[in-house]
Amino acid sequence: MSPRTEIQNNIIKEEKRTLILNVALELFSQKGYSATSMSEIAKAAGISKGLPYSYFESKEELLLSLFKIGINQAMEFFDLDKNGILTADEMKHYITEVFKLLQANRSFWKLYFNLFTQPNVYDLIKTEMHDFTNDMSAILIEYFRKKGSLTPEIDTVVFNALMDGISFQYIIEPELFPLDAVVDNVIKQYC
Amino acid sequence: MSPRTEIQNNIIKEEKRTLILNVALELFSQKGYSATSMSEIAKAAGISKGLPYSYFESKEELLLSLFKIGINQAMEFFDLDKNGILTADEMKHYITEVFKLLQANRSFWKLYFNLFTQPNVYDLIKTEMHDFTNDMSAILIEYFRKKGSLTPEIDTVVFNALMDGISFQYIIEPELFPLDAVVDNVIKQYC
Amino acid sequence: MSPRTEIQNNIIKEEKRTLILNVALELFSQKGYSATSMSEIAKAAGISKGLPYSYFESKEELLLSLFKIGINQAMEFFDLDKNGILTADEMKHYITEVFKLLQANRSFWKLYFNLFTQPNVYDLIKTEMHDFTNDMSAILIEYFRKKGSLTPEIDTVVFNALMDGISFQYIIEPELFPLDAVVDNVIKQYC
Amino acid sequence: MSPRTEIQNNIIKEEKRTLILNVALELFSQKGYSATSMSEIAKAAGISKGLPYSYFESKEELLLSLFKIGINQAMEFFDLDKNGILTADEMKHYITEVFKLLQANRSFWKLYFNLFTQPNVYDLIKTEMHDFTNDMSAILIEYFRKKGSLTPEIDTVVFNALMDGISFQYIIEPELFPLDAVVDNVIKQYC
DNA sequence: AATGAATGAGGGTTCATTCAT
DNA sequence: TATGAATGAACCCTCATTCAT
Repeated sequence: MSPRTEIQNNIIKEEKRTLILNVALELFSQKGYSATSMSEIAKAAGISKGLPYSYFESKEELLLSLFKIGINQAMEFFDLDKNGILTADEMKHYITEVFKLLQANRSFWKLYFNLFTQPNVYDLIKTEMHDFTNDMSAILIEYFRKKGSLTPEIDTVVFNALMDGISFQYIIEPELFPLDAVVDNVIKQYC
Repeated sequence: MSPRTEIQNNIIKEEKRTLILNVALELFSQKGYSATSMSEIAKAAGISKGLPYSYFESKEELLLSLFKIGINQAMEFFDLDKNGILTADEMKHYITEVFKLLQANRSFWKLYFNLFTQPNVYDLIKTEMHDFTNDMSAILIEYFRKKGSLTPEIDTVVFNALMDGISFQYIIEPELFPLDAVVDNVIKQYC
Repeated sequence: MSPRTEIQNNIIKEEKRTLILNVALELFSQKGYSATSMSEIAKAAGISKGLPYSYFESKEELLLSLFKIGINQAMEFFDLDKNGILTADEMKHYITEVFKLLQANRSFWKLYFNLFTQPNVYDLIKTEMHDFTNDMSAILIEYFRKKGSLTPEIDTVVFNALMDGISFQYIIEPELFPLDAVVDNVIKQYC
Repeated sequence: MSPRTEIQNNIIKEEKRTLILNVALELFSQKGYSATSMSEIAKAAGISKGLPYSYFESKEELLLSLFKIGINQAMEFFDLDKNGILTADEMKHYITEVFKLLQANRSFWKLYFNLFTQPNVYDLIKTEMHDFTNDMSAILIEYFRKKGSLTPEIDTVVFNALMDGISFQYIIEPELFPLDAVVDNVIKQYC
């Protein structure tokens, strides 16, 4: 008779939100962001066409939420103690964990690479992304400088490119890519 | 009616086809495949909305044609049927040329990275791609072995990932990426 | 359980109903009927989205309720069951009061003009409206006849049209319309 | 075999444009702008849902086109020789013709009054409308000043209100409204 | 009586594609 | 071959309305 309590509603909302995010991630990564319609997501989630809009303002916002979640997961492992300084151990930890994540969350990283190559979509995440990379780069530059590099900025760019390249190739063909051995190699080279 | 006319017609047809392909490549890479309409392509090419359908069955076929052409061009460029052995100088030359090509043909490579992240498209060239990369990898493995590497296969994978990663990041934001410095760094590291 | 509770309940119900009507009138007149959503009304009234449907069957019924209430109020205000004769002073008083009402109740009159232009809505109160205007016209005709007009019916129609036109223009852009000066002018002309 | 000539296309386009305008005017005036969907218009016109968008950029633009056409029709009769000065004869002509137009083009004027009372829709035509009324008012003010009025601005406002009021009442119930007699009365009063 | 999560029809708009010319 | 008017499915999104609680 009485309405649901706020707690009940919050549980329902959280579950639905998660459901929508999961389904959207799966479809976006399988078919690409543009080629996936909101209706498809709703259908695959077993909910009505309109419901996703109770949880996300727009398709764009849904994408951005997904993106932030994924990126934050990866960033958690970077500079573990968040003191702005990277030790060799923290670096090793980061590299190890990022690639664990890559394996555990292939869908997201597939989407990640897909987004970057769609100009109109990339614009949506550009700002978000720059914030992340700027913070990260500053710390990495310092890391390479301390290790005695004369060109820490370039080393940072190269390191990032390598991480991206490995991720990319793994994502394209996970079965054929010798990820573990490659990761070991990277750790040896950089830590 | 006369044979010459037919030949001329074929030339004209070939020119139109090329025109459409070029314009499409430019727009697809600039705005993304989904965000580019067939009408836009026609308009930019100065032809009618219906004409592209005389040359390509659908938008998707146009895209695939572009992809195949681009991949073939790239493979021809890296013609490996020489002597199968890479010297340090040849390696340097290779790295230099890859990135020259990247800069000269940004449009294609942008599209290329986009298509790689779309499973259904990648499947279409998977086999050819494997043949190509296998040939290339064989030569690189030999190169690293000669340089004294104990894990030449892994070094090859890492090298390829790095090349891909650099290309990827450059393509995403060409203005911000210090390509020349990075290339120098790679050459120093690998040659 | 006790009778008092029921009475109190009725009072509460009546208050809620009135609240919804007031909020709806305000929003409908501010933003237009179509552009106002039921959710907005509920939110502005501080109640849940579903509650208005306990009081009104549909958005349209809510609109019609508003319209009928407003028209009845206006008709009561212009209660003509007095002596049926208008003096110049009474005329002046009437004109003054009409425009006072217009200013005091802009929301309603805006909506009123809107509804008049929607055939299906106007049909709902056509009959009552005719009764009302006929009564009023009779008195005005007598007024103009006494003032010596040879076409008192036409004068009445023109007078009514003028009153309507002024109201209309004032409602459309209240800030720009010089209502007071116009009213003075009308009084001078007609009293 | 060969494509239609430009002339043929222009004829087709002009006919379709007119068709869409006519159907839209009819439906907008019958049901109101907001309550009429583009699909309805297309269906009533016997064309596909998408075609109106080849002729008008949006529903708004369609409305504006309609509005401009209607207003321009009326303005043609105002200040016949377009010299910025109104004679008594021109005034008479204007009044007569405007009301002829009102009768001939009831749909438009119904829409006209409907638009004014929908805030979000009125915004679309506000600018357009101000341009018209400003020009007209300037000329009318001069007209009343010449006739010896001490308050030509107010007279102009009152005149406009009267014209609007008459139009409004006629539009609401054309059968009952004694338009001809009223027009005579107005002419006598103002010319 | 009251809540708000959920539905799904329908809105404006776009665009790949067709086809009469 | 070439044109562009026309189609209609599909897209993103809104919102009146329902109903379990």
